[in-house]
Amino acid sequence: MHKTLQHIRVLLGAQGHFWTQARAAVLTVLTTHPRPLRAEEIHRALQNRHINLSSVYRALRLFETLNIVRRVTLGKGAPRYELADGYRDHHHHLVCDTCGRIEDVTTCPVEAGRLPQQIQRRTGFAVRSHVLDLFGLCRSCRRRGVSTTESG
Amino acid sequence: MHKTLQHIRVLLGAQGHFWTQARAAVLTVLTTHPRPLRAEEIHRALQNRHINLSSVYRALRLFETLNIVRRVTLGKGAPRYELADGYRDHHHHLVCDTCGRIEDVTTCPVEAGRLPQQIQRRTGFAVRSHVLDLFGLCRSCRRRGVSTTESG
DNA sequence: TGGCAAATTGCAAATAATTTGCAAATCTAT
DNA sequence: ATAGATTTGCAAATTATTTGCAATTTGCCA
Ligand SMILES: [Mn+2]
Ligand SMILES: [Mn+2]
Ligand SMILES: [Zn+2]
Ligand SMILES: [Zn+2]
Repeated sequence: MHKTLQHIRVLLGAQGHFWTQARAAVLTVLTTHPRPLRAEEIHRALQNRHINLSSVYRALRLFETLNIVRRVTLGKGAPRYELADGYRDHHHHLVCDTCGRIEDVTTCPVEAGRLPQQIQRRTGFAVRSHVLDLFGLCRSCRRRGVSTTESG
Repeated sequence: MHKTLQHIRVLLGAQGHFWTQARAAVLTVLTTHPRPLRAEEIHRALQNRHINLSSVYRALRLFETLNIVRRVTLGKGAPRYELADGYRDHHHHLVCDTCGRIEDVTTCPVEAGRLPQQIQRRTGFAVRSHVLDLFGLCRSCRRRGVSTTESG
């Protein structure tokens, strides 16, 4: 079993949660695919495993609570899920307004600029995490001269 | 009429859209209330005006397309809407994991760090806008020593 | 290696959030 | 004021997610 999965398995146990077929399967899909997936997509990836969509939702909800997975809402449609910081590299997203493609960026202007400390000092708010997504035109759409009315 | 509304009214006209009761009302609520509101909340604020919830959704959808309003998805529940950059100051959010309170911050590490230019140069992706939300504990929740298992 | 109690799952039905068809009402430009 | 195009209200339809409950799985320990 993957090191990350093993780690999560122990964490679940320590919190009194079971290591089940459904949960293991969902986590495997998430560690395998490198991009944020919708509940439906995760479920589809489980085709043969005979796991109900409800269980996918339940697993995701639990993982979100335990900070193992984070919900990402980009552009249109249902939210997506991906492994949270700590189970993969801290990163942000580049979302193309035209084709919807999602790329990752690992540069983080929040940490780099020490924004959390600055905010804590100035407002008393203790920042624990953040979400940063950048919208625009990906290289191929830009080349093609595509324009868009999309929000961002 | 508010300067911003007048401006938007002209914009709509130029694009072949009508300036209607429903649209004006929704915009008024958004310019009046300084925080991101749910479709339902906007509708409720229109109590007496006899405007259907469907029309609120339709207005929001149009405004989003025209970049007049942006959708903000913070924490649990339905998405919220607020005036987009250009119709109010560029800003980001501090969301308390415990009480759900939302504060604004106007410091922007993205612009400050010239991240858009850097990304464009390195990846070819042309950044046009971004969303940054910070999660953690607001001052009062921190004082009260509240803890949380919430994701962020 | 069972065997039991507690936790979890599948399934179907319930909710929540948002969208849509269409006739009536509203709006913009004569 | 009128005509034509757009928008609205309302009810019904969709889409996304949650929930109750009996059956099944899992963790623990004799
Ligand atoms: Mn990602
Ligand atoms: Mn805001
Ligand atoms: Zn970051
Ligand atoms: Zn910014």
